[in-house]
Amino acid sequence: MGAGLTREPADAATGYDQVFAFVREQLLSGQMKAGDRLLPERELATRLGVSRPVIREVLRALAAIGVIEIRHGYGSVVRRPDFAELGDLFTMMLAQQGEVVEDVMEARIAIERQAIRLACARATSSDLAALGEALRRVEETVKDPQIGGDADFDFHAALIAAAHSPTLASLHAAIAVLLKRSHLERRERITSLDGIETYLVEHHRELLAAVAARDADSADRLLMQHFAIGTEYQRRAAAERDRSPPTS
Amino acid sequence: MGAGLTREPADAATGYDQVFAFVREQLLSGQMKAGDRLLPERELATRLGVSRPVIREVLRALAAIGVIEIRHGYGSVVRRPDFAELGDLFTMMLAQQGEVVEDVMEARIAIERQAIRLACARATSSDLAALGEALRRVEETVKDPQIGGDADFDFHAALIAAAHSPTLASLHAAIAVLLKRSHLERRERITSLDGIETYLVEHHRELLAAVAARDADSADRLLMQHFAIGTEYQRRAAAERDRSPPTS
DNA sequence: CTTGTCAAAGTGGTAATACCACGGTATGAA
DNA sequence: TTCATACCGTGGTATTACCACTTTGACAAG
Repeated sequence: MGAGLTREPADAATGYDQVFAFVREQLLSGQMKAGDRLLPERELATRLGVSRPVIREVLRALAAIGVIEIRHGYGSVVRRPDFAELGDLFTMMLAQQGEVVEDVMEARIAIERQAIRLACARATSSDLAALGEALRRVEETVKDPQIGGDADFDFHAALIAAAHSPTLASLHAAIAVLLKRSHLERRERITSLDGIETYLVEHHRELLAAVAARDADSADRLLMQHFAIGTEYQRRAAAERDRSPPTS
Repeated sequence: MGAGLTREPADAATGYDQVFAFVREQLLSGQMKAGDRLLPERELATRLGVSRPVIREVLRALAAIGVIEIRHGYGSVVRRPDFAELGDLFTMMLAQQGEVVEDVMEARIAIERQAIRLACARATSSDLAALGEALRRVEETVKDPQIGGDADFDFHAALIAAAHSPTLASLHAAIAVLLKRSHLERRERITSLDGIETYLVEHHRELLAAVAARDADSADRLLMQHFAIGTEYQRRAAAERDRSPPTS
């Protein structure tokens, strides 16, 4: 069966399949929403004409995919969808496909390029305030790769939130575990470059300025530079050196 | 609990939690791998000192997250991870967040733009052959929005496969259900435009040609036109009309 | 010897009944 | 009014019995 909440049951429907379909319909049709309590097991069993263990099997399945939460003595409650719940599963599944820490950059580039274009069109003043706060945290944590990597991730998550695209946000959340690891590794890799801290902070500031100016093309260009950040910084350092002859 | 195959069980462990942890450990440690059959329910119950219904609840949960497949009369088999299994779950979770059919275009644009750049660099001859075959199917199904929409989706999936990025591929698979719906709706929307069929097929052909030519900038430009396909075609039809006076 | 058929064994699917554990609410006493 | 306790409702589990499906082995026929 698998995570088949939106899939049709087999024609020779078992009791389990019929109950699953019933609950699924309630969820998809909007009759039940986050916070609502399902009918008690005994009542569901009576109403649906099955035994209570079958109900329990369905509820366990729904709980396993994060759709409900079973509370002993209280009942089963519909949960608000949380894409971060998928993160662990996603990470594990990807990990079984071989080395993906580098490849996750491709997904990051894809999502952020589109998100920043949307952010230039859609960002609200409170989105910009959130970005400003995230920038402040990037600045104050820039010396520490671990905390700084997390702050870096948060800045980019705020960018994606400013895009107001639920689909992009959900994809980003699904790969968040891998992205955080990627942010940390990139930070560790570039931390030894002279002057990188100032460059990092200024670059994030320029990204925020482009969004505030609603300049999608500049934002995109800056973002591409951002993804090449170690390479770019070394190129600029070399250019500065060529322009300033040695003073010794 | 949620999709917590990689998460620690609660300390006050129920029978269910203990059994779940036992099976989980077998899976994560590599003792059990895809294709392996779990012990029969009755034997698991005896060995773990719980009743059979508890075992069944655990197995249902594992099946719901796609980790195993329960086969009547045969036993429960460990499954190979399959991102398409996440698709239904993803779709359901997104659907609870309001209208996402239009918004899924943003994710599509993000993924495909990055994928086609990678495809220009990485596509093998067998990727190009697969794209050619997908193009042939687009051509032969172009008159039917339903089947044509599916063929259209398959062409774009072949593009993403040619990128050889597991992360992008998995994200695409996760939103495949929504994308197929989106492809169909777009097809239905433009199906009444005169000459659209030829235009559609030619446009897909040009996309394939750009990938074969390893021309990432052209590919990206063509792709952006592709996403605006209804608008673009109407603009060209108007330009043709302005250039050719009526013959009546 | 090979192939086909059928029955038995093993495995999952379900129902019914009983009882224990937890959480929330209502009632009574201070 | 506040606190403690009892009760009720809900989930967690065990046991027993029986049905449905799949596989394997034995036997018969060619």
